[in-house]
Amino acid sequence: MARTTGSDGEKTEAAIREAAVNLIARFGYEAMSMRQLAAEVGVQAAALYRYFPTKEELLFTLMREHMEGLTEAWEAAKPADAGPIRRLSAYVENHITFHIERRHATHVSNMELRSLSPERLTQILRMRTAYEKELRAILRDGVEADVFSVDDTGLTAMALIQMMTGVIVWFRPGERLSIGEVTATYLSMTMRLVGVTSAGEERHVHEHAQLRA
Amino acid sequence: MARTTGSDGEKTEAAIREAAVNLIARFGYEAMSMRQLAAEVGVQAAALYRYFPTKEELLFTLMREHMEGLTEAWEAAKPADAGPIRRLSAYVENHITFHIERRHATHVSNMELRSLSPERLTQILRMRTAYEKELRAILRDGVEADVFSVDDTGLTAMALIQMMTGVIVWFRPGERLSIGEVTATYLSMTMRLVGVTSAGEERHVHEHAQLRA
DNA sequence: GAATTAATTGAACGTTCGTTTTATTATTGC
DNA sequence: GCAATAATAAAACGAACGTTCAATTAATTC
Repeated sequence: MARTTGSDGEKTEAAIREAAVNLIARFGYEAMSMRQLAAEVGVQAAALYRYFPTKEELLFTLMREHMEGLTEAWEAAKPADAGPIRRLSAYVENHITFHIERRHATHVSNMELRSLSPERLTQILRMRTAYEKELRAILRDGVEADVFSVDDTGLTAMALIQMMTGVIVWFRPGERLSIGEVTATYLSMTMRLVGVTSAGEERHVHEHAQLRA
Repeated sequence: MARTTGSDGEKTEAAIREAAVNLIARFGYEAMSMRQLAAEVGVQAAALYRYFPTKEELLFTLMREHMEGLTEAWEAAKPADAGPIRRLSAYVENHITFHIERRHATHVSNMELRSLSPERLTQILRMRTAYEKELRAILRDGVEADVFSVDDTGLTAMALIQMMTGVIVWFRPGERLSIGEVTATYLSMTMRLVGVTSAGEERHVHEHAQLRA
């Protein structure tokens, strides 16, 4: 029939976003049909179009907000005046924590880029590049301050990001390792990778990671 | 019409495989239509079904052969009697070289797993696990022989593989870096990551990498 | 050179897709 | 409590999808 009792635009929109993230992460954007999404929300397919004009716009919204969330999380976690080691620690910790906590959204943002129109793809990639640039800056500062030993900062940044983001492929909450343990291990791998060998600094890093765990 | 002059089953099948890898890598499995694939090959859609019974079987064939190729390449490159450092070097070098040279096929094998039926997915994952197991064994041997310093071999293996495979995301042939340069940089990052700090061993590793570049 | 086999076309099948339109009902503001 | 608006249902649209089938022609075999 028509409007149902208790229906609320805000709640419906939130339910659509959540269901869409889960369905796209599980089956893929192309494989998820609007009817399937609507059924998951408990609504007819036509109702979705009150909130998102097209399927692609829905995907884009999910991705954009995920990237905005990542950037905001980093801005909040970023140490104001700190050396390269502490800044790198904060970057690794924020990245891993954020990505584990939003595994499904990360999956969507990483896997479904090719379903975006060129303009929207550019927009998302711009946000991603800006975020990655922060890591390159940290690495560059560390190399200049002689606390990191890195051949190629650009290449190292990509390697680190792929290594860290890869966590979502195998990590399952509640299994062998906690988020804190994973973060601590990745922190020590990262520090070794960038050539931080000073025992004092390393001990500091480990303690820092364990405190947060 | 019907059979065309010069038509040849073997050539057509090879053309289908190649076109399919490229199209799936670019647009995704779900987004590629059989008609689009047929057009790329220069044939009608119905002709594809002479070679592959279903679209999914085509995808599965591409993935299985990619994994078989990776395993075979490693079996050929694997040093018979060598220490953990040389075996790890060989693994990294083989992995990166293979994945760069078959970027599109790797993309397909990594991104389209969810389009496989459960049984076929299991089959591909089994092959992948066996391949990754080799790396874990090398790491374990290195830890036991006290040449590697690694907290968690399983976690380190995953981190290394994701780091290395990530190369295909940003690497474009003919740009700033050659395959040899990339491999050499990743080799030194890998060695630092697993805690190989001995100057002698590292020099050996670098020279080895540069020779192959 | 006739018979057989291999390779392909063209048309069609039923299904599902994203999306639009129209009608209908619940809620809100005055 | 009545008008305005917000939220949804139901049905339908044309297009595209994977796949099948019968017909047709090229190549091969004997």
